[in-house]
Amino acid sequence: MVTYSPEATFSALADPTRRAVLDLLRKGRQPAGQIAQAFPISRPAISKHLRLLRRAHLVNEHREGRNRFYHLNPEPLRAVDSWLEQYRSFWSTSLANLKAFVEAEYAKETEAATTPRRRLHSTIKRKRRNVE
Amino acid sequence: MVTYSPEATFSALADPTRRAVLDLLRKGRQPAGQIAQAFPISRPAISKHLRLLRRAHLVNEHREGRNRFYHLNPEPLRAVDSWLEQYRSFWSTSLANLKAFVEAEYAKETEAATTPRRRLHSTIKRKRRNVE
DNA sequence: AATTAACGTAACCGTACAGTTACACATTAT
DNA sequence: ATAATGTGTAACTGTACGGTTACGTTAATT
Repeated sequence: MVTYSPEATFSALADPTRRAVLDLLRKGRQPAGQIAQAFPISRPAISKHLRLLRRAHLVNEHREGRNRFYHLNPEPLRAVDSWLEQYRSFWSTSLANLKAFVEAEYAKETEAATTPRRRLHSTIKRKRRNVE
Repeated sequence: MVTYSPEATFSALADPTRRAVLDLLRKGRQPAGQIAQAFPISRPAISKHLRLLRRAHLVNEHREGRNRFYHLNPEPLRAVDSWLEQYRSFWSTSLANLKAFVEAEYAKETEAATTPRRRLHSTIKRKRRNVE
């Protein structure tokens, strides 16, 4: 089982052309050339977009003669979907009130904790980038 | 009602630090300084991340004395969720077979259409960037 | 064998971003 | 009034894109 980097997935999805390519591939596989024809930009530009989509595993390539067919791989999107899960409660209206309540409670807490703040900045400032 | 650009949303989400900030804010609002303390990078760096998150409307800022509290705005995420809707059928296992079938059918179709391809490239190459 | 078709890649540009340090500014504490 | 705190912004650097044109490679035609 492969694991998908949200990093690659989200930045691949950030470009409107690439999202449009995915939209196109929803209808089925397409050779690179046909994909390019659907857009007003040059073919090499599309080629580069396809490379990013490949890198993010959002599409797979499969060669057939001199054609390169691209097809959608929905797995990274499924991963996005499950990442989103943590946030669903924030827009399910039934839980909106609970959320507001919790937020208010937490706000009091943090404000109380803010006043006598003591944590040494230097000890916290470690090497770099442990996030993710 | 505001409309959220998927462009801004996805590229904001592409950075792991920013996703971690959102994670933090799920527990409730936080002043910028406290957010910064949770990360090994400099405070101005966080400040810039917050600016991008603001630009994407993923967070709101609200001032209180010299503090700037940030809180989560889930709306753009909801928009992502509904964008994802189009792709859900691709990973709902019950529909996987249907999908495979449709894809295969479509493949035959496009292959048939590929052989006698005639569309003039130049007429298709319009001005620029009408996508999205 | 020589062309043509369908691609990808290289080299080059401009722009945006992730990080840094130095600085500016407003609010609170002395 | 002065100093300290909480934040944002400016300027600068390196890196990754998005686009272009030119070129290379492999497969199908003629």
